Amino acid sequence: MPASKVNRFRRKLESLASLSLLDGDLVDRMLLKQDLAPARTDLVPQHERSGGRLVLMEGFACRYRNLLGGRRQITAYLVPGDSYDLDTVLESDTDHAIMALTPVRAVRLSPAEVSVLMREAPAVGEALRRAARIEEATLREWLVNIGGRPALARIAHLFCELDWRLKAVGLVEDDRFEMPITQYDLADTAGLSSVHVNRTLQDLRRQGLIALAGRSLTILDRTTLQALGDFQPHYLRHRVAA
Amino acid sequence: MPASKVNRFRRKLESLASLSLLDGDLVDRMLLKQDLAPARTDLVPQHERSGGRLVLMEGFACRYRNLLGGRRQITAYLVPGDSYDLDTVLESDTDHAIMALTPVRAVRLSPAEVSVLMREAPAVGEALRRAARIEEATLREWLVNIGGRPALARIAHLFCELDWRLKAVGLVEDDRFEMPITQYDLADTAGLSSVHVNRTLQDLRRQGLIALAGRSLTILDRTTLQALGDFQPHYLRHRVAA
DNA sequence: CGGGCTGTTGACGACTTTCAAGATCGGTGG
DNA sequence: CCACCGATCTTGAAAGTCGTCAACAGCCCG
Repeated sequence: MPASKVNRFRRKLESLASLSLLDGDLVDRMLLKQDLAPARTDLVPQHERSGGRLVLMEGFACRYRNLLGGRRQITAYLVPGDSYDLDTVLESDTDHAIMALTPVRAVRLSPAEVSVLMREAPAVGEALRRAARIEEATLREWLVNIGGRPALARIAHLFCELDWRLKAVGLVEDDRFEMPITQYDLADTAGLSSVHVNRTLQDLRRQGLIALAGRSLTILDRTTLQALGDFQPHYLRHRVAA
Repeated sequence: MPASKVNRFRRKLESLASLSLLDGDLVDRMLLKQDLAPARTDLVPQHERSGGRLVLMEGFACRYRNLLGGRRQITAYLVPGDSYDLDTVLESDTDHAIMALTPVRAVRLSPAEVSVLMREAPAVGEALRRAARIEEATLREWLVNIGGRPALARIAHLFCELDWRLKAVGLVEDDRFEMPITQYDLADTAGLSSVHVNRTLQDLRRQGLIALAGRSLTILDRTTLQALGDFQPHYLRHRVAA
């Protein structure tokens, strides 16, 4: 099995709780029917009533919300291995949509499938609850980032987080990873204009902290970048105990 | 029993799930030992390991985080009836602190007490889980607010939210409520400078949308204020069914 | 080859911050 | 009861960050 075919969702769960082989197999079997979706399409539309449970296998997506004046605010990224709405027992009542930022491969699950999974593999349930807490901590971190830091630090922080998260699912090689997020999307993430994002990126490059060519981001000076973004990865804590 | 002595926590839970009389009594009994704390003190310090479960009975508090350059970002308000960390089964590992914004009266609970409560009164557990989801939605809303809206709309949105939440616990009379939050705190909430908050408040007053005298805020034109802040209270949804 | 999306750049202006100084308010001690 | 003090609020001026507008370049894909 080529490395690119590794089940990153399983891998992520394993970093959050101890899955037995049987648990892992169950997870694998749950993810057989994978759908493709092109970039820029909504995977889960706003106001979806009964939830749009999905697991992202390949590609990037985001959770966002439209607001007055044509602006849009992205509130979370989904990277390979991330899931959406999987731990929600209650009705979800989304006031946000999920959009593919790149072409994606994803699995849609029914509430029934999810409850089977949680019942048959309690460790998976535990992992998902932990993942939910990490997501919440990340949300808080984004609020702090956007509310309290200037543009340069915001982008730096964002890149540090992506680096960390992608590393956790094996998508970073030699301090380099695919970062297929347009400057417009970064702008909507960081609460900046795309023009200012562009200039901020140039600044990071000029300082020798990153190299950004096409969709490939290389972190040249992680120490300085983390200091600049006041990045402390604690909130992304994975596995607490073995 | 004077109205001011109403148990606002119980009242909030009842708006989130159907509590039996016994459930309610159990809640009441759990809240006998109330502590007082002066304004500007940390109720839960940063890096508290095993959680600082508490229920706020009187006064305002906030969840915040310090950041570089002496700035501080507030990520949530706690108003009477709100609780903190009550639904956390896992270790909490806080990366933020809770501070009293005013003198407060609060109840501290041990993990044991919480689990007794959840076991003896499952409806309380359900209410707390709903409360947690509302908190998360609120957090997302704040991110959207701060990331995507100009100062005037940010403050307007914030006031609309406070109005809504305080109304739910009976702290709004004649479109007026106590708003004992300093302009410095508002600044740290909205990601603005205190000077700019001051000017923004004057703008809201000049437009006849609010009256703010001392610590008392009156909403003069709710319709316009909500439109200005693009406020849609859906995320604060209380009781879904009776 | 052409068109659309993305990235880049310049000029200008707006929103917001910083600095600094006063005014006001509420509580405390005399 | 009054004076005083710190905290909070208010105001002005100057500077800076960031946004808008507009145009152009580069790239990918059909």
